Amino acid sequence: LATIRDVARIARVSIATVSRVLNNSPRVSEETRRRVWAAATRLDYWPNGAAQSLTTRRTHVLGVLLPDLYGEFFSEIIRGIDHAARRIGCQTLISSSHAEPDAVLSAARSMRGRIDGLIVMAPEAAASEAIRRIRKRFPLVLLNPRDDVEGCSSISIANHHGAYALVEHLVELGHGTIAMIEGPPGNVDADERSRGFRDGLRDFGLDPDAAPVVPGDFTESSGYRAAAEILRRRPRPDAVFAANDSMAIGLLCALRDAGVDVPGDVAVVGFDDVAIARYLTPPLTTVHVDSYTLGEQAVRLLISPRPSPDPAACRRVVLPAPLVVRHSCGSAAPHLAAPAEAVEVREPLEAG
Amino acid sequence: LATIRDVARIARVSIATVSRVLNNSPRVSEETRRRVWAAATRLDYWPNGAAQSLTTRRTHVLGVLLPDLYGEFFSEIIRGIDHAARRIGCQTLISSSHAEPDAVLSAARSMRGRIDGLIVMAPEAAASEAIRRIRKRFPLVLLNPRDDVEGCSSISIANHHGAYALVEHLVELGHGTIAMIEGPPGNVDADERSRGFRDGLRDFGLDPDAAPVVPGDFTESSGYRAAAEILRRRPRPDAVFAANDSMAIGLLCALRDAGVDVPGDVAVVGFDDVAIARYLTPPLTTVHVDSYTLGEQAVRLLISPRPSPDPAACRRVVLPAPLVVRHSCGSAAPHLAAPAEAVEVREPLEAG
DNA sequence: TTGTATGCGTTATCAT
DNA sequence: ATGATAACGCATACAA
Repeated sequence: LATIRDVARIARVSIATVSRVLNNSPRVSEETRRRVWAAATRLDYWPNGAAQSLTTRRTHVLGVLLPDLYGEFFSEIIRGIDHAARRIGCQTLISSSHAEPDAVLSAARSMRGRIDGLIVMAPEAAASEAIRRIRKRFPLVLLNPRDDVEGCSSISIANHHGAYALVEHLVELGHGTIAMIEGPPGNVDADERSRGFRDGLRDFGLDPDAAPVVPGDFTESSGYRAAAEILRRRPRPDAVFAANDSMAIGLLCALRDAGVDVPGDVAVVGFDDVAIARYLTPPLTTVHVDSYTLGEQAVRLLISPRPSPDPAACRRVVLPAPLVVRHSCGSAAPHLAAPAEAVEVREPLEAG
Repeated sequence: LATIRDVARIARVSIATVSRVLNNSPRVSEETRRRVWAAATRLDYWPNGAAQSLTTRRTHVLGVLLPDLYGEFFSEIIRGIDHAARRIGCQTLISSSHAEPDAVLSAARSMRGRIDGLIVMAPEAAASEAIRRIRKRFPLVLLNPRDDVEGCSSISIANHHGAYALVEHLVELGHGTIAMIEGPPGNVDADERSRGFRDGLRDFGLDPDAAPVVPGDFTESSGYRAAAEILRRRPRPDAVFAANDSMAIGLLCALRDAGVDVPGDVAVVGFDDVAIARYLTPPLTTVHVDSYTLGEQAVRLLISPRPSPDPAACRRVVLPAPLVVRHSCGSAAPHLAAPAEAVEVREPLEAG
């Protein structure tokens, strides 16, 4: 309830002096400094942040716009952002459920005057116009963008590399018929992982067009449902790449229910390395996505000066997505004794 | 870059009229309304939120102060808060890593003028003075508070009930030597769960002081380490209550490494019902904590009018924490065939 | 229906 | 070293 004016009155100085004391200006005598502090303490004075940012044009708040908050991926991003923000004395203003470009835009709009910079994940393809308008207002970093936007820094996951490495791993283990459960079409991560899958098959001597590909939507249940379709295909796939761990989990359940042994009868790999992955039976071979670092580095990009004065200048960072080999391909010693064939490593089939 | 003044100039009206149009005031002619909208659109005008809240004293932002952001518990709380906030047209200002009362206070202080209300989890016992000072500034809801604060609404988890129900369940299954791995002393949840454990033992005819209690800190590794101590105790415990699922997971790993069968040789129960719980081997019997609802209801409390004009008036909500029976006690058909003794139900030992 | 003028709570630019 | 005062960008009571 107390304003700077009240403090000034009690300390019998001007509001300018109060402001100086509170902002540690050196041009204040010890005596008045003491009086002001005493008054501020007595009144339990808390400065009004809105008023401060109106004059200083700084808010010490970083904005975050996400399509969703569900699951480790998003929550770890936020944790990474918040930690990095805290390190530079900032708080984090969040708004989620923004998939469509219009929703992203209006959320960003309502952040005008309340943030010093914005971190946005806008999965839709048509978002680049919205992005451009946002970018005029404040510093902007894109998370996992579909397309690069001129003058806009971005940070993303090496989806293509990860999927490619997964295929390489499976081929090295001797698998020749690798199925894939895809993510929702149009989703950036899903599309990139599919692309990496196809490129991997091609480079390692397999025919991408012949690969059994079944649709999915990143949910556990879609992975469960995909199993029936996969088991129906001939030749029967000897490995399945699920575009994310959730679907891999659903798949594992379905295979167990169907009496199909993993990795004995079929190998399974996922993508994301969620916390559950190592506790599954068998522990899931997957690709690690470090979403904490994704958020942390997004903040770093946001506050780092542009690489050059050129308005189109920006930085684009791609976070590595390393392969995590566990037991669901039989490539390492499984928790329980595995069938001999599963750990057997045949001659790698290298293309060319 | 454009302000309301620019829009007024282009539309050849006063800033008051622009403000009226933008806020849908009815007292504006269609013609000027059209002109103003055209000007605003042409300039791509975005109102400054700080300036708006300075005059209206509303920010459309809800603040959240948490000790940490790690794990499903916190991330689901945030998701619940954000969803509820969005429903009432608010965004969410987050700041974490605030355990000590002083840190909580200074974070709240820097939110002055930027939020319409605050949701705080302040686990420390000495926080009530800080809470009281915060409460003078804005509407406040406490998450899982240690002590009630006069005039301050709160929402918490039924920790005591949950732990009590867990003991009841174990006793009904015939377990007579129930060990506990405690959480970090001083932590509200940990303490309440310990209290429920002891009260349960007492009410069901067991001696709380004779129960093997080993320390832990809610981490997986502390659960792992606790196993050795538990196995050393005589009489050997036939059930273990880990104060949270993370420690239960560590314990399960350690028991597996030691060749101890769960639930054959010893039953294990946890608390929280994290997502992993149902995927463990064996699936973990635990208590469900609905942290999404915790956050969602916190917002509801925040915006709901006080029950009475009395300054001490407030609401206190306790969210139920229902028992989730899986297979780690042998009380339901385990995934793999279980030893007969594990599913055997002896005569319940009722006190009195 | 529209414009003028004041205030919101600060910081910052002048003076003194 | 301190004080008066003008911004900051907007909403609104009041006047016209």
